[in-house]
Amino acid sequence: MGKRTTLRDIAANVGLSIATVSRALADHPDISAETKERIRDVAQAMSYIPNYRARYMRAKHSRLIALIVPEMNMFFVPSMISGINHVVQQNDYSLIVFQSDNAVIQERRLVEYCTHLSADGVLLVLSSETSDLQHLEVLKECGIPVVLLDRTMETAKYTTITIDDQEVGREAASYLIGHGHERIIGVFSDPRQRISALRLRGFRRGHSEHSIPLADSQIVRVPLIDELEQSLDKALAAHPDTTAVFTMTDELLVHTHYLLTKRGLRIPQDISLLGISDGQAPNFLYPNVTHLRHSGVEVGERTAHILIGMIEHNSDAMMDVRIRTTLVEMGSVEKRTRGAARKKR
Amino acid sequence: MGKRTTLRDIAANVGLSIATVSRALADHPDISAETKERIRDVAQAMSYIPNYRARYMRAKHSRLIALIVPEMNMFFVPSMISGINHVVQQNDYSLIVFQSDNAVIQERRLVEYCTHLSADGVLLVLSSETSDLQHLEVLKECGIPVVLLDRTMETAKYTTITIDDQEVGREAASYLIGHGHERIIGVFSDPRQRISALRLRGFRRGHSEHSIPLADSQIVRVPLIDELEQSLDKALAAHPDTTAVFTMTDELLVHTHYLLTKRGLRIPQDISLLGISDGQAPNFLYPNVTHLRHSGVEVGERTAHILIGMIEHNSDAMMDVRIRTTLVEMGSVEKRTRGAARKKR
DNA sequence: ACTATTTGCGCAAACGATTGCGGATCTTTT
DNA sequence: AAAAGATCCGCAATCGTTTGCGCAAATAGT
Repeated sequence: MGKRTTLRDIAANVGLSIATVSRALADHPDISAETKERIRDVAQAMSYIPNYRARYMRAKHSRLIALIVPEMNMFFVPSMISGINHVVQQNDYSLIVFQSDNAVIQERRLVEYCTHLSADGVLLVLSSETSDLQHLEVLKECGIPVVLLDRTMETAKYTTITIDDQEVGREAASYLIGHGHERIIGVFSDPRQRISALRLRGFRRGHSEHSIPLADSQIVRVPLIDELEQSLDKALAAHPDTTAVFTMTDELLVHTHYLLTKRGLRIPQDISLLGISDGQAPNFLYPNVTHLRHSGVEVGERTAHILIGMIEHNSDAMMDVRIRTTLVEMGSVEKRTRGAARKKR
Repeated sequence: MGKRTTLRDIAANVGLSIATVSRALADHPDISAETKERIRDVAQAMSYIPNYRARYMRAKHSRLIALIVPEMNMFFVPSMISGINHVVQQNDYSLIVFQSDNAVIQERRLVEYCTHLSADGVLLVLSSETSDLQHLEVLKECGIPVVLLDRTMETAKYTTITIDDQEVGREAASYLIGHGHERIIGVFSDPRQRISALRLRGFRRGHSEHSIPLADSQIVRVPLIDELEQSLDKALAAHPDTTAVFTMTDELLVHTHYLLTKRGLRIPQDISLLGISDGQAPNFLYPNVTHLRHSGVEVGERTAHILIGMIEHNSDAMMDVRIRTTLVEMGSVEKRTRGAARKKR
């Protein structure tokens, strides 16, 4: 309501020019100490609040970093945002968050919007619908650096931060097989998503490296979480000798855990469970579940650092960073003697 | 890098004034159809991108809405943000997210920062440290509307959106007692937080209304989640006749669920469990847990609507909105005959 | 044919800051 | 005492838009 006091107001009040006031407040050496003090006092008294937009408009940047996520998943995303936020704030930027609802059209709209806002950089978690990166060209044109994270695409024309999806899939299979599991059901999300395809490929490779066969019916693919129960039941029925289940995301993990428990299967006595997780869910599931951990916070932090580096050094060097994952053993995987069948309850 | 094309560039190109170009692009009736078309073509060809900051600077608003949360909890917060985001985007605002890390000093800094950015409105979830609302005065001075949500304070000098904490506590007790539970353990977070105190008060009232005694040792207070196990064990030991547990938040719920299961207690046969939740966690806990649901999305949406209303109608009317909660029965609460003791496994 | 009215466009101020350059004073040097 | 150097500050342009007002030309009204 009451117009904010501006430099002009202060200038009028102290009887000096706007330029002097500006410099005084910026502690410019050209201004005498007494003048500075006087101006600062008046500014204080008039409760002056600098207008960053005016400032940045002239400076040609916004100190705004945009983050576009497909959805506010309760897993991973919050911790990732948390990590991003920390380093963003630490570097005097602000984070502005958008949600594409997993729709390319929205994603495109938002990317455009970022240019309107003159965001200094964009962090993008691709929507599952996205199949090409055309709509990011406009950012290149504006010289706005982008980094893709978590889920990405082949054509790595952009800096990218992911976990090594294929490797983590391989490790998962390898770990379970190493613990004597030879019939494993793998639970994966929509196979059209690269993240899913890659983890699956690794999972397959892990099997073949150990010369363990992996039937296609051992792979559960659930584009929608609601389909999990049915698909899992089917796989379990097709493979009664299953001794372990692997889930490729947190969401899948908690629901699989639920379904197994509901079925009366005890973990790990009746069936072992292994997940990929940021480490939160495994802690409140009973028993705590062994998982390959990749910290959302770390992903967020590293990503933000990289983006800010690109912004500030005007670098357009393209990187492809892989976050490594660490195995956290929590007791949901049982060691089996080779070839032992699943115990009956 | 390559300077963005501006209105000036277009004007130079078509040989008309900046004003005309501006009006043409805005489809102003003063400009002839042919001119408009020509200008639009050129703008397109030069890949003109409007500079919203310049635009808004003149218009004296930013179409920025700030959200300050204490932390990125994996519960509630994401869905709330999701709800906020939807209506914010729908109304052509952008959401800019900050995190106070539950520190008043950070909160104050961020509030100030909002004024620097000339945010059009601020959404604030108070940090648990915050004990007075002095630091929000600066927003009032700048005429920036604020709405407090989820956790708030006595002195409701600000518009507030919460669930009726006391009522929900009462309902919880009432529901359990109605199902024959007479010895209930209540799990609460830091009692210094208003939200916690209120829910507890309601929980107490629920007991007294039914003339059921409630010993202080039945109340578990856990400022830090790590203390839950010990505190819960103690309460359980002190009250072996406990037949039900109530948890006041999602986080407490999942951990309590874990601890009960770990103890070998079957839900609901050995012990019943009731929570307050946004409905996600209860669905992947086995058995699904009965809870008093308050949708995070709904809270977010309503809050955003209210704030935008305040912004656009320049209203400083102060409201105190209570989101109502609905009981969702999912089978974690068993009906008991009055006075029956807890079954042994 | 002469006055209204409309049509189509440009001038310039404004939003709130920053900053290069130059201009007074005042002090110091020669 | 004149020149030189410091010190302190103001002028005005600039960032990219929007918009009130004015002005010329074209059209309409009588």
